[in-house]
Amino acid sequence: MLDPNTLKNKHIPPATIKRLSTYVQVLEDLARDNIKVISSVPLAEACGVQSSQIRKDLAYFGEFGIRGVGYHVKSLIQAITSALGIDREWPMILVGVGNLGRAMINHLSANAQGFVIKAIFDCDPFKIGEKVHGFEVYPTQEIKHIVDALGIVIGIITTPPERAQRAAQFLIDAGITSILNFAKARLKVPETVQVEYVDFFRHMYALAFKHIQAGRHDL
Amino acid sequence: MLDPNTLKNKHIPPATIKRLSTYVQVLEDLARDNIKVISSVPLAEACGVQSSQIRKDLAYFGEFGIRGVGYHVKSLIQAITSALGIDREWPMILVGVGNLGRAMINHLSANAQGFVIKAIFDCDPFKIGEKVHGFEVYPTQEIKHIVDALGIVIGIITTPPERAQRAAQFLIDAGITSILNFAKARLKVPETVQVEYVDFFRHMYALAFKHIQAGRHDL
DNA sequence: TGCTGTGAAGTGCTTCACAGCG
DNA sequence: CGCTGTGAAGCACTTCACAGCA
Repeated sequence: MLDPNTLKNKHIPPATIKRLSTYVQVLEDLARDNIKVISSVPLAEACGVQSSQIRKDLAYFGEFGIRGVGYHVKSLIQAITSALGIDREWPMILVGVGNLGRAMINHLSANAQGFVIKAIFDCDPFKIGEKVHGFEVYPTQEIKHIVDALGIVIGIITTPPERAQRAAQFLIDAGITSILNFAKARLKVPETVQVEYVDFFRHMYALAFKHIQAGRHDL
Repeated sequence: MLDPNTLKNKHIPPATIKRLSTYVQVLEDLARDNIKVISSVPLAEACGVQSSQIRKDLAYFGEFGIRGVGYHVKSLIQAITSALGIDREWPMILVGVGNLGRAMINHLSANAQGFVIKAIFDCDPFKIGEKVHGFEVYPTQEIKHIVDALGIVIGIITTPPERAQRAAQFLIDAGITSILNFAKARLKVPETVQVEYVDFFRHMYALAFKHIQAGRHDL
């Protein structure tokens, strides 16, 4: 069903990948409510997109639907997670055990879905050796050692902005090619390295701006 | 300089709004390094976009550059923050004082930039009255009261997924029209209400998928 | 001369509309 | 008959290329 060539030959829009995460979320809700089958129209409504969008997004990966019926919820979840590669384990490390770092350690430990933190690091000598949520804090110099030993693939940066670039360099030097950056800083990385930026303020700016636009009748 | 009609008549792409947040971040770095003026090419490189993209984005709001020279860093920051409406204060409330909620209360208190949490809420009677980072936890029934009294504009949801919709309803009933949702759930809201979704897993999925794609040579 | 601001061209994503299958 | 899967059309954002100003 999941023809390797389907995936291999097509260019899949990044926008599609982002939406798949939403689809999985909504589908898992449906599965929990014991709904077996759903068609693209109600699924689209629950996800806040057009039904044709869902059909096209899924078509990039294969044919998962039954004409005249819809999609089987559980097997669609399976198909998407397998296509995204999130049905396996992705070991991660985290650099920067401050406020934000602790928050993410807590949150990710409680919500791991294959994305599991394996070790945490900081450059502050006073923090080294401290236990945080069951993890011992290692010095950043140890990153390469641990990455090699545990086959780490993803690095998370939760340092203050001014130390983010240095943290990134440690990760890159250790061979990490996927970085999730929570620090409020842009990173300079080689183009072989993928960076995803998480920026809460970006969302707040968007809300603020729309709020102003919506209220612009009074100008 | 900031002609109201410029803003009023043009449709500004959401993609532009997202990037402006990056521009401000990078410009503030430059200001800290005491750089007075920058042209679109090096600014673009630091932001990870094309220079023409920056010039076009800024043009939606006015003419801020000096031909043959570039942009004055500090006045450009001022221009962007004023255009976005983030040079004023945006009082917020937060609903859901669990792991994630505590994390955000800590983080946002440390990094407020006009976006200030004014009160926090939970529906768990055991948490009511507890002090978290200086805030007393109020019952969710009190939301309307506080929103009216303090002129709250933005509501943050950090509840578990199954309680997110209920939290949203409390916010909407209190008159809130801008919601920042950290819960792993889609919200059903009237179209007058703006929701921004923050989903860490979406970014991890993107990293995982790109990682697989990059390594697909061996198939 | 150098860099901005901007129409025009190009690109990629979204939506439409319907053929085709269960 | 209903809903999927998909080429074609439409739309929105990005990039180009250069006129115009400091």
